[in-house]
Amino acid sequence: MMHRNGLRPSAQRIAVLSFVANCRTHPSADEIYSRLSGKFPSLSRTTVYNSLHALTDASLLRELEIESGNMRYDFKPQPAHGHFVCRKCGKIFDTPLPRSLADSLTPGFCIDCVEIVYRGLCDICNKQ
Amino acid sequence: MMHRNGLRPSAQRIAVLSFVANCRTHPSADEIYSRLSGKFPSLSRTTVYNSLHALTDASLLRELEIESGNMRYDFKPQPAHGHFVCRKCGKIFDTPLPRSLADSLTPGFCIDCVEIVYRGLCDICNKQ
DNA sequence: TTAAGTGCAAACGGTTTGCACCTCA
DNA sequence: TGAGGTGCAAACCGTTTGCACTTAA
Repeated sequence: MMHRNGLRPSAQRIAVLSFVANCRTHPSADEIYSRLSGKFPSLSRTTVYNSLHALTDASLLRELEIESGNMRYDFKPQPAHGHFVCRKCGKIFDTPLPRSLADSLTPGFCIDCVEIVYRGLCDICNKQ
Repeated sequence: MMHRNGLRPSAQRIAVLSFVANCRTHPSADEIYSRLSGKFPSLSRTTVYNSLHALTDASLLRELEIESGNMRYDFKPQPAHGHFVCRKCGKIFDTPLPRSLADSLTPGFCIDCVEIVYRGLCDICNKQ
């Protein structure tokens, strides 16, 4: 998968990619670093950032600018989706995208991607 | 306007609010600071941040988490709208919101607000 | 054997905090 | 006159950079 994108699949990169792909919390660089430094005691934050950048450039990850000053990462090959951020528990949920998002855009503009973020209370926090 | 929200309308706060309200570029704290320090030579970044927080708490401004590590500000009393970020010139354009954005959300969730960001090329950059 | 990847340490930059001074109601 | 506002300086923290070491094709 990485070879196809011109990336050398080092153990660290594989770990970063599979962690983001398998964890549904849209982790930050620091969360990834904390969780992986058990497996790689010598792991450095620099390597996590290097890997995240390389994987993002290779279109295997997507950067989510959901929280200012704390980038979060998403597994890109998944179908396009929006995000719901719970203001109480802070969890980030995937949501389906509403249809015809581009309908209301000015003609002449070229859309690369659409980011949609809902903020509010998740079902559990809403009940409490 | 500020009195109604329990804010003392100091000259600096008035300047920050009216600058954000009148300039259509969704400025960052630093842009606001640079543009206003002509009028207020003694203005400090701290005061700009203080004002932005107070005005945000008073629901007169809204924080836009569009660019990681560089918060941008929007005049809140305007009707809800999305944002289009041009990847070439970096300008941020207001866009109308598509209808029925909440349709596809899981039942039980409570939506405070929806943020929608388009990224791509604006009409001018698209022509070049 | 050499281009690419790793990781330490230091720098960077937007933001926050501590604190002393100022200023209106 | 006292609660609230201003602004300097330093701290904070996520991220980037410089550089020497390591590793795999």
